Amino acid sequence: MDVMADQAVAKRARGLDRAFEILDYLRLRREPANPNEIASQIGAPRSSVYELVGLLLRQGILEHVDGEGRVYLGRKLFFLGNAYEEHYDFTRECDRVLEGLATETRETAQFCMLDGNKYAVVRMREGARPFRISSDIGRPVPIPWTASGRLLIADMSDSEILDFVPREDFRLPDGSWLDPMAFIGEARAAARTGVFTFDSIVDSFTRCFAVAVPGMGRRCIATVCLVAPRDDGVRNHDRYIDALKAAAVRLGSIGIPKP
Amino acid sequence: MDVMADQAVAKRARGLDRAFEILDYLRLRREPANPNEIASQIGAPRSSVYELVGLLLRQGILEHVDGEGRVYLGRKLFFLGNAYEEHYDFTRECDRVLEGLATETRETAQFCMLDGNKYAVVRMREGARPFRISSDIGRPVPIPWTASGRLLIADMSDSEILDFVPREDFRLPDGSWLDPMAFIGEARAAARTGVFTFDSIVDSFTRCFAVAVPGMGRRCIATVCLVAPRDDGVRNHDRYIDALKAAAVRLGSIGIPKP
DNA sequence: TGTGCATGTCCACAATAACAGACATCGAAA
DNA sequence: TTTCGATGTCTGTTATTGTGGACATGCACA
Repeated sequence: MDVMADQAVAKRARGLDRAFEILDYLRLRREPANPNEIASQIGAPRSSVYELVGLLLRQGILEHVDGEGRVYLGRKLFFLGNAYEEHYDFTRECDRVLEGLATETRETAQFCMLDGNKYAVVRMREGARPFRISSDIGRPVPIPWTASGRLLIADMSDSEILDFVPREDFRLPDGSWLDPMAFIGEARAAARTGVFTFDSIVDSFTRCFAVAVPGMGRRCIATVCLVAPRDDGVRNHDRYIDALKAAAVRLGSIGIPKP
Repeated sequence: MDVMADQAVAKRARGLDRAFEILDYLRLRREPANPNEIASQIGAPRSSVYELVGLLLRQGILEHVDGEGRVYLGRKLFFLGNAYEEHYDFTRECDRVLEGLATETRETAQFCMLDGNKYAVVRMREGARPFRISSDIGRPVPIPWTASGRLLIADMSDSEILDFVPREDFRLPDGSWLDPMAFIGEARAAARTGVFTFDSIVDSFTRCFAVAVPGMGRRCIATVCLVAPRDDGVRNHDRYIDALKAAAVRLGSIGIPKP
């Protein structure tokens, strides 16, 4: 019985969801933390977090790392991830393809997919340069910030895209606002050719080349990308695109799980 | 109000525990399954499993794999496992060491640890033979069945060991019964030298060599092993042990997470 | 010595999640 | 055709659990 019925009434979170919030927090933090800190960072009740951390420790999903208190992702996650990797063993072929791309172009090659409603690098091979360019594996990045992002949402309708991509992800790292319809326009154009290239909007010195990897009856379930210094990128545009297209063909024929 | 108070009264399982039961079931099965089948195999109520599978799908922890119904481990597990691997990046050095062992001895080299109260191969490098010997990564095996098992429980007291190792794990694959005290005796002897060698009891043609990797103030947090055909094993015993000891020294100096 | 903050434990209670079981399909076998 | 099993959905009920908050430390600093 509440006067403000539509107000969010401090809903109780489900244990499972909280648990995976904890895991994701640790994953993104990439460093151990104690339950107290986890609770305050993810905005969850301390008592809940203490209980859940206890359960996850018992399961081997988390591990004590310190003398005391601090916990981090546990070995069982490693085993589970391993089983995933083995089942969809596209990773082997994928690494071979990236290896070929990286040696051929001397640029950093990446294999990217969606992770929920974000973009993430799944596999990477750094280029053969004195100063190498690289990204974190698995770190979620707003879709509109990336070249691949234009391709990965190719099969959605306009309204699906607008529902799928969080509103705030159209705010670019430099603070400027990317009009969602402009983004969709770029995505539509990219979908036609299966290629998208631009000067990266997450920094000021790289140029990104993304090519769609089709599969499972969809136009783009993943992308292969090159990340190059801008001048090299401009100079070698055609060569890079050709290399990526060949790589995408190779990757398109192996079994990649659908996003 | 129950007449039989000490009887297990069909306890309701916790969602989190059920969820990880599901994940482990899929991991060990190493193949997709539909919720119905999962429920019957792990002995859980169908309605619960359907709900949990739904939640895990939303989290990206499970993925639909089929046209319909069947699910398997999802990409998020891959990312989580990746973060674990990166944090404890002993895997890199570990692989190098195993590579060295495998080329030097031409036998299959393994890096093993405890997974809960079981033994599991964490990394492996197959030997350079026409017929290679290998194991599944991450598959839990009863501790008493393995050479490494003798070493991995080195720091426990007798009663801790008896509590830790499930009673039924002393039943060997050939049906014979390994006396727990005999096992402990072997373990104590092995702990003194840090070495254990025997003709494998899980098959009839291999000989196993295990050497303890100490760390974190404990005598054995992991093992390095060679799995060889019996005749080769006998012939090269000393050479293999020496190689393993050198490998263990290298591994002991890198940061390995405690079990 | 007192004050404040960070850490961890414990408890009681409402909210709700796990469960049993009914129901609805669908395809294959009889 | 009926029957059966396998699959998935939807309830209502009740045992459980997530939560707020009290309590207990211990440490740093004034």
